[in-house]
Amino acid sequence: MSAEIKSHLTDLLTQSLALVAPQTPASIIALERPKQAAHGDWACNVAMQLAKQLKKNPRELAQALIAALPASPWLERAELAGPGFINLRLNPAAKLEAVRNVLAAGAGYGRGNAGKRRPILVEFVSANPTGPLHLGHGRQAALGDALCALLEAQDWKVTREFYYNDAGVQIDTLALSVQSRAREQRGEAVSFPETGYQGEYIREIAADYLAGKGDPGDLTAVRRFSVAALRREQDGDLAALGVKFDNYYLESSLYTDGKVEATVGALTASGKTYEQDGALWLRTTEYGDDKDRVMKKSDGSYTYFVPDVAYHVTKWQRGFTHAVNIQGSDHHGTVARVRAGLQALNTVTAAGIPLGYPDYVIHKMVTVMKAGEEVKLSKRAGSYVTARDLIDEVGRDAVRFFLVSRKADTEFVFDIDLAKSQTEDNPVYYVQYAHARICSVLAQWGANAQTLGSASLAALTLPRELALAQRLGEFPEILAEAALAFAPHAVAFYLRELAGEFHSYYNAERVLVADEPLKLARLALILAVRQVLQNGLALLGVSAPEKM
RNA sequence: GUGCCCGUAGCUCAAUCGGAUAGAGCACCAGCCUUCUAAGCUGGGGGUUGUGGGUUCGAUUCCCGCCGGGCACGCCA
Repeated sequence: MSAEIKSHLTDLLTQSLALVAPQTPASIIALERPKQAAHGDWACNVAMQLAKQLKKNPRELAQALIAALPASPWLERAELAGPGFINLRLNPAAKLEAVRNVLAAGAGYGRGNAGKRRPILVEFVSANPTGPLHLGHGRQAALGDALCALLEAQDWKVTREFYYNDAGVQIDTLALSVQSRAREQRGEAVSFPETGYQGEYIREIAADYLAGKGDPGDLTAVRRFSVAALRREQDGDLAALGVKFDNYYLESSLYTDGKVEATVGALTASGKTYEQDGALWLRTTEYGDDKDRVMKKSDGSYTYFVPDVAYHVTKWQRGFTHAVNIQGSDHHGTVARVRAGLQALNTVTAAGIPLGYPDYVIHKMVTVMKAGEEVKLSKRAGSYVTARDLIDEVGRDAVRFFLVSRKADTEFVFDIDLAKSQTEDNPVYYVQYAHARICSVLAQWGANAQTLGSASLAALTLPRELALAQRLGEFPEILAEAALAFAPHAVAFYLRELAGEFHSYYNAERVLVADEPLKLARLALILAVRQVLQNGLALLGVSAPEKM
């Protein structure tokens, strides 16, 4: 495995360092993949790192380290370069190791064990049940689900959770909006609530309610019906995206279970609260927030902040010593508050919740462009691009791949016209096409692909073949780093590159050649490429079609 | 005004805990299908990484100032 080769090279350098500079800890040795092929397969900058403290010339130091390197079956040569880099070049056998490993591990290739079977809770989407999911939610769903898959591949025990805000004022607004539309449809003269939701879907819910012989005067019934309808709607949106949650946590349950009361009690006992203007405040500024927060309003009700803290306490109490929240940047203000609330609780409950708990992935908004103009995502105004609309237009694979292929903290411009009119230019097809091409070649060969696992790879000598093999070897590192950084976009970029190298190879060389050993070796290589494409696409929730 | 985030090719975006000559795609230009899928390939032009300093062998990356954009600054969620 590539990881084995990397640790092997590290080991060689460690031995060399022990001879050249015995006092130096080996932990300083770091290997990286150079951007340029001319700089070898791996590069080490240890000589430059040590030059100052050893008071030696970095190039001389590097030369000494190279001279002291033990012999190795994988290493072709080591050379001094630039200001003091040690560039390591692998022999073909070392590069082809990856192909063997991919075929041996199959769908499990790329997995790591950083999670060590520990539980982690990932909360995402958590949309209010007051409308269908829009593209911002779509981005969060694609991001969150891919992140969960990545964490699972690193051996974390992942729970996907959706926090359901079913207890707030927005639900009242929803009920009043639907009630008003229902009365309107009955021919009554009513004034629509000023802050009500304007969307067409409100009218539809009202019509459905009336069709079911519902009484517009019964606000409780209207509310129950509306929430249920929108929950079904959101479930449908998520299903269309292919995202499934393990658990829905209801905000209302925090009240009925007494957890909100308990949290307020504990926070009061912590001595971090005070009363002012008839309200109860928490000194969140003691924990890095920029102003203190009201917990209990002067009318006796709680602010949303309290159930939010209570909810996160349950995460910890449920055994999730690791938790990640995926949120839009419009809610980034809650980060300091929630963490502050948890830290204040620590002082009385001795729960020992760590300072940075929970982790956050903050993503920026999705700007939607249509006909060269920005479409505002406003529920109230009613102009509304839903996740479902987009899936219907460009397909689930494209939507998911596209939404996950950018860093979370960059703003996302989704041009609907571009996505509609130029679906062929979407990168997802490029990657899927590589997969389909490989399937086609294997089908024409016709024999059992299982046998390729033991094929000799010695015939693979072209630079393109070795580069492709080496690219396969990077996959486990890409996944490990992407999981660690909560950055699924790295997987999308990797797949784009792998597919690109495959397409070039496919165009330049023929796989089904007369030379039998060469044919089998090339088949083994492309079979391994197909496996990695499959594994990568699966992580992103994108299909790997056999035909296109 | 204060806090957080972002600023990289015409456009959309990358850049491995500070690494070597900052990379892809789209668009544009010129080529490649009697041969395994042309949703593909090959080649080309495109940059003072917003800006000014600092840190050091070395900065897109770290620190400070400024400019521009987004978001948040409720006893709303």
